[in-house]
Amino acid sequence: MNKKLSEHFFRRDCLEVAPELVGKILVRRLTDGTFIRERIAETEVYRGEEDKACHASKGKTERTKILYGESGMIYIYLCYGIHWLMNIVTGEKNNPQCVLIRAGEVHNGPAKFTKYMQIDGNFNNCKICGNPDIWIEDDGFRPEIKTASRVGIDFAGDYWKNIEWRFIADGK
DNA sequence: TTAGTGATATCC
DNA sequence: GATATCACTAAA
Repeated sequence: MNKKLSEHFFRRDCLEVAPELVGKILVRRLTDGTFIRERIAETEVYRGEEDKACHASKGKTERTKILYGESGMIYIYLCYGIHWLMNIVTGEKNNPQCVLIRAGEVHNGPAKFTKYMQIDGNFNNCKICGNPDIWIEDDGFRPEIKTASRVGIDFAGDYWKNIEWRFIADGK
């Protein structure tokens, strides 16, 4: 029996949550009652104000205050005007960190994934646990995880650019 | 390689 | 109010 991830799962350091999230199944229930399921293939960590690539590094703002809030919250960010990126807030309150869902097993690319899942700004600031329309399941599958440096954050400087906070399912 | 896109942050 | 920035994709 597949188990829905509880808030407890997310109330940990994002560096623990991110690799465990890889291989889990994101389930989305549409308004017409159909379900979309896709296994998460890639996650990325954004951790703390000292992480230059993390939105919280610029301080607490109207947009980033979600990161400072409850774990298990969904943080949707509109990137470049057209792409919705999905993050899940982890850790305790006032500890701004989150896990970015970068790719699914089928739909690679963070914005392709959210588009397929029909996730948009309406899901911002929603809980991922106890939510009837979106949740994450564990079916017991444990893929090989490999790490890599994060992408698309040249602006953050060499140190943060090269740190291996990206977790990918090692598809054989 | 570059254009497109629009919310947010930052600068007047 | 105006401009600069950005965790991307698609088209070429």
